Amino acid sequence: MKEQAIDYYAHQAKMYVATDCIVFGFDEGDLKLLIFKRRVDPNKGAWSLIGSFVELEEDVDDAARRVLEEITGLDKVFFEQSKTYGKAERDYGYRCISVAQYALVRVDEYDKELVEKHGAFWYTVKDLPKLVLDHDDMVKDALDKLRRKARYQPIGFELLPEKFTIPQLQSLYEAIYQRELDPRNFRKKVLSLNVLKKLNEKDKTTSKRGAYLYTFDYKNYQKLLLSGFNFEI
Amino acid sequence: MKEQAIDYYAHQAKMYVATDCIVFGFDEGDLKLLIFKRRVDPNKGAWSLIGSFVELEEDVDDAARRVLEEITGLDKVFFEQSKTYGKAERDYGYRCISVAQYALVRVDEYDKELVEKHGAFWYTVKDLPKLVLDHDDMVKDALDKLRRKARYQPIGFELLPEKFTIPQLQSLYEAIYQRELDPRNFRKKVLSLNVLKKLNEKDKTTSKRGAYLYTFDYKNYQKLLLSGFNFEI
DNA sequence: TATAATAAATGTATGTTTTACGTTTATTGT
DNA sequence: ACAATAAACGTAAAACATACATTTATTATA
Repeated sequence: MKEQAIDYYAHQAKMYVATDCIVFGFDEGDLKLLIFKRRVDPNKGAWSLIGSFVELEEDVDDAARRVLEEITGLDKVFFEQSKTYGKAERDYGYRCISVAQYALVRVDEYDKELVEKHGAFWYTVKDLPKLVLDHDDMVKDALDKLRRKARYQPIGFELLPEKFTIPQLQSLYEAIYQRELDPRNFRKKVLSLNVLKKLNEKDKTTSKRGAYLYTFDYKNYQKLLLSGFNFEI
Repeated sequence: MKEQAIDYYAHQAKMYVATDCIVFGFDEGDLKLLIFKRRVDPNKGAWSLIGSFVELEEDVDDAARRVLEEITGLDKVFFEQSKTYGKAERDYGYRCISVAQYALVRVDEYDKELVEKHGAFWYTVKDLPKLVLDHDDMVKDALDKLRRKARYQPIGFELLPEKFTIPQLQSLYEAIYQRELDPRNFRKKVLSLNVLKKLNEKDKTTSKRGAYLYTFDYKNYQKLLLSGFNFEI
């Protein structure tokens, strides 16, 4: 019986399996993406997402975490699968499929030296250079997913520091959706969800009056989920 | 330079790549799933999704279409990637990742003989048997995707015959969401989208009065998309 | 020390969508 | 002719979204 099983697998094709990370960050009012200049052939010198081959004994998801940590020093990052790119001809000359995963990173936390050392840069999503292979598609698809997801799941908070103001949160959503939101309505909506904890601290970097800082209230969010209501901005 | 490229790939691991299809159908008021009893080892005799290894020169998406056609005789089926399952230990003894894709099939169109010949059956989603490997997760995840997607994209129509009544459409949505909908509000909502063409024909199988048949109006749907409005039930 | 400037915070009126439920209509089998 | 039944239509109240005006806290500077 074991013989038969081995037989069944034996004459099947094997392929390279890679994972590529679409790493989003939010800085200075803009949605950013972490990309780097390839240092090995093929396509040496071209702009690329960060990625890696998946090792034989490694979960695909872990491979993505490994690469991201190598380059930013961050572990415990929000990760989600975007899509798998499996066209036979996508990687010239080699059969390689890639599982794209997007990550949301707090720009105040990553290791700047490490990022620089690896030749990586934060680029504004609006004016990215051309990327290698099908990486442009990967970015486009991941952005779509991010936008869709951000509407009904509180993932935006993964991109902000622990403490943030409501105008900052608004600015993030404006960057994600690429359109202006009404500050009065935005505040009303977001506060009505009851998932923000108001702190007794103000951020005064953008105004004399200062804006109150908030944190995301994970406990209340769990309650919200259980009660059947859903987060929607 | 080519040398260097070859080198780069040469010492990377290769894996088996499979695709599994979560095939949804709608029949007798229930959401159904096409599963079959495995005829080869490993796991001979266990219930499984239909699937296949991806061939060396074949797009991953095409592999899914190939399997589905082999088993149902159907081509031109709605397909969408669900998720890739890439745990190192998911397939005992062999490193094999699987790209799960869900398909929506019109139950009145598939080739019954062919399905039977392959040992496949339509099971109500509500009481599926235990499936091999991580196929239970695949079904659960695909159902989530289907539910989410059906809310803002008119994919439900892929599961109904060309001509359908509004009560039938409602019954489909009730099966997808596993909850009852108000027939008056459902009708109002779905008609307000302007994507249904009313025919001069009735279906009299469920009532003496008969219900008008409709078709999906792809042209108006395109207009709806362009105008920025969106389909939401 | 009074005042100007500025972003933050609060408020309100109107229009739109959703929800919950009652009534009428077309058809057929008795 | 009439009872039975699903289909189709209608309406009132509540919830939510949108558009826009005003007040407030703070600091720099006149």
